[in-house]
Amino acid sequence: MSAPGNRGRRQAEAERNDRALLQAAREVLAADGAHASVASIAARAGVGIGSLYRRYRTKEELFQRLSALSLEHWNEAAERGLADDDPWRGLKGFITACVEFGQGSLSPVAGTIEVTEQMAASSARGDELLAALVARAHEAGVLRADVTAVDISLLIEQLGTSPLLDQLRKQGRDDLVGAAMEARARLVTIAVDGLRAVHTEPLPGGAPSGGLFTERWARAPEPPATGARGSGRAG
Amino acid sequence: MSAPGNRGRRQAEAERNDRALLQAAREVLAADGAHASVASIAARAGVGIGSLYRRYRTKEELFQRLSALSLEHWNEAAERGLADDDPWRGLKGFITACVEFGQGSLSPVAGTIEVTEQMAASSARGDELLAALVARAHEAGVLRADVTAVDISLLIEQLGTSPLLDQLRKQGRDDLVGAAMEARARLVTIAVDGLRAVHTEPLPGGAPSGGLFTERWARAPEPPATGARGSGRAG
DNA sequence: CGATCGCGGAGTGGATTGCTCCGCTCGTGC
DNA sequence: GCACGAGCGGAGCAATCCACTCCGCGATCG
Repeated sequence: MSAPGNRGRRQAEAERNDRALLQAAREVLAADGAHASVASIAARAGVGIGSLYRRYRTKEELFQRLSALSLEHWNEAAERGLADDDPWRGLKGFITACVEFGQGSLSPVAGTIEVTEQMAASSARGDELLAALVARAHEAGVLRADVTAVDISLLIEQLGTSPLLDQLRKQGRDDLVGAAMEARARLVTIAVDGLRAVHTEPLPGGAPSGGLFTERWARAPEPPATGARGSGRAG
Repeated sequence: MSAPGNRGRRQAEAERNDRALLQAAREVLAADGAHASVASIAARAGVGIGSLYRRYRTKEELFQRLSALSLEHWNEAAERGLADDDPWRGLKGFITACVEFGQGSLSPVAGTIEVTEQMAASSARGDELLAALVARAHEAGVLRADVTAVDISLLIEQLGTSPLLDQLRKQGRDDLVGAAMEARARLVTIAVDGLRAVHTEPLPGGAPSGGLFTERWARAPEPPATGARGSGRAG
């Protein structure tokens, strides 16, 4: 900031630290929920608390950044999926990417942080992209007809939240994390197979309305309309 | 204790309180993780903290009781499944029952409480029952061949942990809880459909070994053998 | 109508948390 | 080769939260 000419090794290390911080925050948040402490995040990232607080002025700011990045990742994955010629492969790739990225680990912070305009906009765009992905798959006849976009959102959130993975990481059993991720990949394949159009058994209950999951980011339970709000999607 | 003859209305109310306490503990535990406070549990159950502590001497004792009950429920559900003539319907009923009961909400306490002998025994029996359920379905040719018992355990844990449900309960939106449960029931149907034998796409990676998930209940990361230990199953 | 029992919740010491501040290390410019 | 300062890690602080104890009160039973 002060001296405008220094873009050396210092800065590169700072960026690496930032990435480590964000990844650590994702993992600790998934394991400990919204009560995750900044100390544990910094420790997991291998940086000092001071470094964390130079980059993010408050804990909430860090969580907001994390949420914004997750929403961006969602949108990028959806765009990649739409870019695929095969509607089914595109949808499946989208779901897999979101689950593996850990989309859904941010669910616990929903309702505890202020929603920025950027997040709201990103979220709205994500809804459109997912709707397009689902509509295309429906038209191609590869996705069972009674599955909605909300079902997909929920599926990603459910599979993207892995108690086993979280616990292993929390206990420091990093050697088993890879195996656990492989095991989860199996579940994703199973669940995605269940989405294919070949099934005949109808889904129970009526199709879930998007409205049910619309206000999850709102802070307080009482006010039904809080202005900017996220979608029903995970993290 | 002192007067041995009073088994009147008092006792009935006490039992109701106990049930409310256990259900509340399940919900709060699912929402807040292992850090769930006894105060919030008591509040959710609508009883005073004092009442909680007269029944359970410590927080850990309450969690142990909860774990034991979950394991029992798992076994009962598995036995009901085995009692069903149709191997497929039996397996599906078992999975559905476990998910809806909230099996998996206890995952966060794994590794934080002492494992009692009763829990260890119950857990071992649960493993046997599930293995029988899976073997029977395999023999009948209704379950895809590359699915293992560990896959089923993991599936139940994943689907039994619902961030959306937890958040709604935490925010007090009890009016939406029913809808969220219905939405999750749809996911269960989808995932279970993916388990059927008709699918041809192989599951990625090797079949997960049970050993990977065996030591989840052990308290510390270092000691590899802690004596009594649970299975890889949820809750 | 008095004795008794279970109930709810205020109170308490200790642990934890978000955040600040500061001494130190090490890359950088001369 | 040296002085400088940016960025680092983590000790420290006030506020909060936690598990658990203790006690007054109202309902129930003989």
